[in-house]
Amino acid sequence: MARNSEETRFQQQRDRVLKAAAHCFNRKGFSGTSLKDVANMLGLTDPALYYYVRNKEELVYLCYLRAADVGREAMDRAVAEGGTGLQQVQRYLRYHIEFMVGEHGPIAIMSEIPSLKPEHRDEVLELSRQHSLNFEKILERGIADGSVSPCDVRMTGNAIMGSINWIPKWYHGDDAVAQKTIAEFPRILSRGLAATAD
Amino acid sequence: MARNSEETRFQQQRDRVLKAAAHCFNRKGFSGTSLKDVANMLGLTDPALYYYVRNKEELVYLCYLRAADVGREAMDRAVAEGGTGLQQVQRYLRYHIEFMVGEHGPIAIMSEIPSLKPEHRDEVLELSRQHSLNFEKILERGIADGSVSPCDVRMTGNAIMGSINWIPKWYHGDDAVAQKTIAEFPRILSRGLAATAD
DNA sequence: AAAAAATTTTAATCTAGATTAAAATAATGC
DNA sequence: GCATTATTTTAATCTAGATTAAAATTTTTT
Repeated sequence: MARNSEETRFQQQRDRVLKAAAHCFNRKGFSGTSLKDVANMLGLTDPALYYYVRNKEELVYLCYLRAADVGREAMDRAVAEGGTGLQQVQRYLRYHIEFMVGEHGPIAIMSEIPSLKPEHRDEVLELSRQHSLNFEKILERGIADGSVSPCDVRMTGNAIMGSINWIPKWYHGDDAVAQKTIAEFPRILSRGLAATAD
Repeated sequence: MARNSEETRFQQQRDRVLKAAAHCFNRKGFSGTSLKDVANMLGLTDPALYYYVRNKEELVYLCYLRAADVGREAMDRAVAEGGTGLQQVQRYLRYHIEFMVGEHGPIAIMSEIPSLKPEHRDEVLELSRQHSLNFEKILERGIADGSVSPCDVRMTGNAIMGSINWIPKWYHGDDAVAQKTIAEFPRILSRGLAATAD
């Protein structure tokens, strides 16, 4: 078999596993979802999952890496497109939300970081911290270029990130809600930031 | 023994148990905290907890009831004080946040509602739903009285509640952070709502 | 200070659910 | 169609942590 396509197939399957896991964790809670639940969702039996992940801890870890990736990708794209700080914030919000409720499937809410094993936990925490810092930098640029009204960027970041991170708690795959979320959320979250009325 | 003071003592102890549990859940994650962790935090041994709660499920349930209570109390108080819709929103935010980071000790983030037993789960979900609806009502009154700029109240509620609910994820008892949160958060979250610049 | 009630402990269980082992099936390359 | 590799299954384990039982201690009452 061609090594490449083989690796790809494996990774595709693994990705389906991660999405199924994220879906279960968000819906049934972490302690409420067993590996059996995740496996059954894919028409598999639990031990099959061990072909894709070393254990449950790694499954969670990979879910969280995926979540971090999605956030980073949204932010990178928004920043790459330039514009004022405020515009970058607005685009980041739109992209991140579009990813969460769309193609990139369910994103696991990061409730169980502390029970990851130390190396994984530290890595995820660091990614999360970096993401926040990068967001604060956008805000600072916005303040500098006059598009964002001066504010405490740390707390503002906490507020906005909280809103986003909480989305998986109430969004459960309803397309109509997805559309409304994409339409409304970025505006709601950025409206308070603008230096001038919008 | 006087029945009253006796009951009170028991309830006080139970309350300490609930706070200790909330603290552990928030810090170590739900799956990362055992009853032993909670008990040890109070200088007790795990089976002692069973004198106060029937089992771990009930412990979680009671933590969530407490969290719901605190939110409701903040909102009731804010509404009772009258004023414009916007003022009510601002006061609710201030009270709720003051409670969370202050006296009412750590509030458990509601991550595991789905794994409560059906009756408990439904009750907590209903309280949570009511709280959101009540918040939306305040927004509607604000829109009606002209203090709040027209918006999708459902999504606006989702956004603001998300921010609040996420607080326990990053707030861990640092007094300086508590003061800053109380000072900044209500302003940040309500700034985008005002019909006129503030 | 004895009796009763309240609180906590030590010492066993008990169990769901994660994990492992070995075998079976399916897919792929030649 | 045979050999090899990939994927999944069935059938056992294994274990942390929840739960229970019974006894010990502490507190309260009278």
